[in-house]
Amino acid sequence: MMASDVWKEFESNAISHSVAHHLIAIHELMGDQGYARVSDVARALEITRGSASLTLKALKGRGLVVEDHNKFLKLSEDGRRIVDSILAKRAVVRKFLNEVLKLDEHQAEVDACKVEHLLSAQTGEQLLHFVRFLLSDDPTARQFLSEFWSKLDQDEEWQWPVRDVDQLFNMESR
Amino acid sequence: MMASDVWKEFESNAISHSVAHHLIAIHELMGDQGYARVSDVARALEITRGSASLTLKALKGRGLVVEDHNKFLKLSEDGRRIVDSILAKRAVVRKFLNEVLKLDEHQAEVDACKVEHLLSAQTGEQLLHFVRFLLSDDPTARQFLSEFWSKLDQDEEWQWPVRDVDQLFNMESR
DNA sequence: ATCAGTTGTTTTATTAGCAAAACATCAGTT
DNA sequence: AACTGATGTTTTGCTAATAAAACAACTGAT
Repeated sequence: MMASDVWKEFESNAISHSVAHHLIAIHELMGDQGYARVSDVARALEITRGSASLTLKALKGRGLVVEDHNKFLKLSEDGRRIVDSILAKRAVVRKFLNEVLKLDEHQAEVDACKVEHLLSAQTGEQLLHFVRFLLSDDPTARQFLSEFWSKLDQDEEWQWPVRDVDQLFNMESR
Repeated sequence: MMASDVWKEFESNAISHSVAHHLIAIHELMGDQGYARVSDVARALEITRGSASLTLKALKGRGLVVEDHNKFLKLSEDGRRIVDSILAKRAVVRKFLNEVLKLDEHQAEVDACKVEHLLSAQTGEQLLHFVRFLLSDDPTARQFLSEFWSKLDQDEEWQWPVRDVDQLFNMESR
């Protein structure tokens, strides 16, 4: 019934929210200004230099961040791969929430940010396939979307949160 | 560009992963055996009674859990509302991942569990509208899904993670 | 050269969430 | 009555992630 071991996989996640954003900050700083120091990361994340220093020291220890001869930070290959996978998920989720579900950009940004580092690679991949087809020129996809959006304006019987979601699907959930 | 205040909304979340599952455990225990004590919650979550005791004390303080004259726990109205909203999001996300994106049930369960308490109410609501239409009898929806699923078997050019996701959409992201 | 500002580190403290262990309470044997 | 087991709490300690403050080192201007 309730897999009691499932929920604990949350903390077993190798990449915490904080770590994800430290890595992303380095990536974006490299793109924006060509380099990234501890202070730059701290400023970007709006935390103290001391906090950033400690977290980044741990990330150097894990081999995700490497340090220049002059304290300049860089992502390792592993670090880069992690950032790529997280940013890819963020982009897909944001696009889906904003351009398909029609949530405003800020909400899409916030929710994507909360979720990006938690989704599995498979989920990210499948979601990309899905959104890619959904937003393509394919006439079936276009028709489906326009029908969905027009239905959105109607359809206001039930109110959120819903007690039994499966009841709202006309199929038996099984 | 990067809203530097967005990422901090993660921890500002009123309902942590741990709290969410303590509340859900009480809800499910009430349904399964009619009552929920500290020990039952601890057993369900596979943590020690001491840990559960402390967390549940905090939840009583926050008015989400109320205690019987004999140490029996119950969700308050607020607690019940929170559990409803979380379980509704979990159900929708799980259904989407499993029945639309065709991820295996375990992966769908795990990802839904990680994400359920983080999504905004609006996102949950819109996602429910979307999945409801997508899995309905509507011929457009059915055709769209079957086309998507048949495309899934082809389409294996690029490999995950993707550097520039927007490039994979034939529209300029804008 | 000195003084101010920036940078990086370390130390101390806090919070959330856990474990482990000690403790008290209560119920049911025997 | 005493022993056993289940229950609930408290205390102590741990880790991750933060702040705050002290400190050292370097940079640049005057």
